[in-house]
Amino acid sequence: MKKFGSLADFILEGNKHFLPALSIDNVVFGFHDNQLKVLLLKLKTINKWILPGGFIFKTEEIEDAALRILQERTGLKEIYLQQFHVFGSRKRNKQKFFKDLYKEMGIDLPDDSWILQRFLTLGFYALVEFEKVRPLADDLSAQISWWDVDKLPDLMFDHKEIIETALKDMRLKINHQPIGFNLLPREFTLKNLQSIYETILDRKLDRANFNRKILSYGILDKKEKQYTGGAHKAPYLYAFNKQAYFKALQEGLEKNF
Amino acid sequence: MKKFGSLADFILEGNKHFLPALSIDNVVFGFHDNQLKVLLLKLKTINKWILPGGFIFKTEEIEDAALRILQERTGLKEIYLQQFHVFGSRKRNKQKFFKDLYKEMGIDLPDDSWILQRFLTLGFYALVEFEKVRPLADDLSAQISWWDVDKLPDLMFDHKEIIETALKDMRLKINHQPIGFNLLPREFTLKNLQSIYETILDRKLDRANFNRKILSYGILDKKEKQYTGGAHKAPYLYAFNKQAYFKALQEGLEKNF
DNA sequence: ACAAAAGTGTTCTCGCTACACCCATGT
DNA sequence: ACATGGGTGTAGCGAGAACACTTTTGT
Repeated sequence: MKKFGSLADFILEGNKHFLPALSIDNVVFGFHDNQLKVLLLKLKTINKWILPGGFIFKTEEIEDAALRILQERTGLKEIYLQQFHVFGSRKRNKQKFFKDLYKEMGIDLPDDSWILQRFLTLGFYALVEFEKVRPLADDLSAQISWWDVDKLPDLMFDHKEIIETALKDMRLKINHQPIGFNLLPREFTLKNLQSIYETILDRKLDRANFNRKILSYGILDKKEKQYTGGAHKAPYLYAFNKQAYFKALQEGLEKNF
Repeated sequence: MKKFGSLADFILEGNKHFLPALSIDNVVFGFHDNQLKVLLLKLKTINKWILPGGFIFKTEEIEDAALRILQERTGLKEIYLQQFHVFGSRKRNKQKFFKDLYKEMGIDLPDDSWILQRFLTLGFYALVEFEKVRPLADDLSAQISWWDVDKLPDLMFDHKEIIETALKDMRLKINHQPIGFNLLPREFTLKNLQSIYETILDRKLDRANFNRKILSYGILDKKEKQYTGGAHKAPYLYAFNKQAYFKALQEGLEKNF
């Protein structure tokens, strides 16, 4: 929110620059220690966590807004993004929350503030390379960190539902999206990739069958270099063959997991 | 938009009652003559067609808004609805269009009218039983009618893209949604059902294999009664077995077309 | 030597495909 | 009778599941 010099400015002037009644919430997925993780912010005043979110400038494309917000929290420029759902229950009442929140920060919100009206939020999810992310908290947050998707902390509003819906959506599109490609570093083991699929699909896969199937797509290049540091036999490293991968995705990776 | 006595009222007062900058557009799918159809409105003043759409009351759930709009155009109360995408390009500029449109109807829109600002639109699609629909045009439209999805007329704004995106989304979810159930009358032939799948998937299916597979789900009851009027051999009629169908859907109709 | 994880092989089953054949009915 | 479309049978293939066996490496 570069346009605003201070938080107070943002509160007073925001309605002039943003689309009204609309926010964006990003579910940022990363992958580390063979675990799928989500990036969350901890509020300064309340012991709850929220998704990195923000608003859309009146002159801005909505995807660009989501990217801008993500860039501010992760430092990344190129991010794979996917719009997946609009959350709009009028029960997601943030009024009291925002009044208290800003009060504690020394700002007295007028009752007719644009920020107190009913908001719909557009849910996006992003797939990012864990190691490249430089998490940075925002003005309202004391902390930003990664959480295992299956061990989430206490979340504000409907943000837990948003994460779960994002996961469901990914499950549906797993054979049509470059999921591993965006979550993994350039070189990785088949075990890494298998863990991602297992998390998203929420079931165990047979190692032998997984390897055969994923290799049969012809989208991975085997590197002779080997990963060291593992306690036992060193696995081969693989890298996505970009060309073959995107070609295959267009046709849909028809075989299903 | 019952709350408004006249179109002028709606223009002047709408911003007090509706969520700002947001509209809803519905892609209503029906099935007739073994063809998938979409319900479209023809504008009074321009020779183009649009999707039935509307706005969301500030106190209304967004799904309820979509249902209300649909009810007004189709007369149906129970409708299967699915939110599928938000369309928000700032290029979808309706300013000139609306000014001209309302001018021709004798209303002079002020430049700062709420209806001239940038709108995002929430795309929903609905699956309805063709025969039960009683299409009813709205104040801005001269005509409402069904169009084959593969022979669409000239559409306003990005409405063609919206329809195509809806179809793609249905294709993705075809094995997880009660598609046939909502589009077909209580009793129908396997050929009818096959036509729906062929349209959505955009490819021909083998009759024998389709029949076997769809029957293997155990979600159809065979009726001994037979359809007459066909030129040749009379096919059996089938009906969905509600219980079995919804149970199977929850588990995902795992086998894929 | 042993444990643990990686890599590979094998067998069985089941579903999909393609196509063939028979059945029913209106002209 | 024949054309047309509906219903059903079948052979072959390929993919997936389950599980066994071998290989590598650190302790």
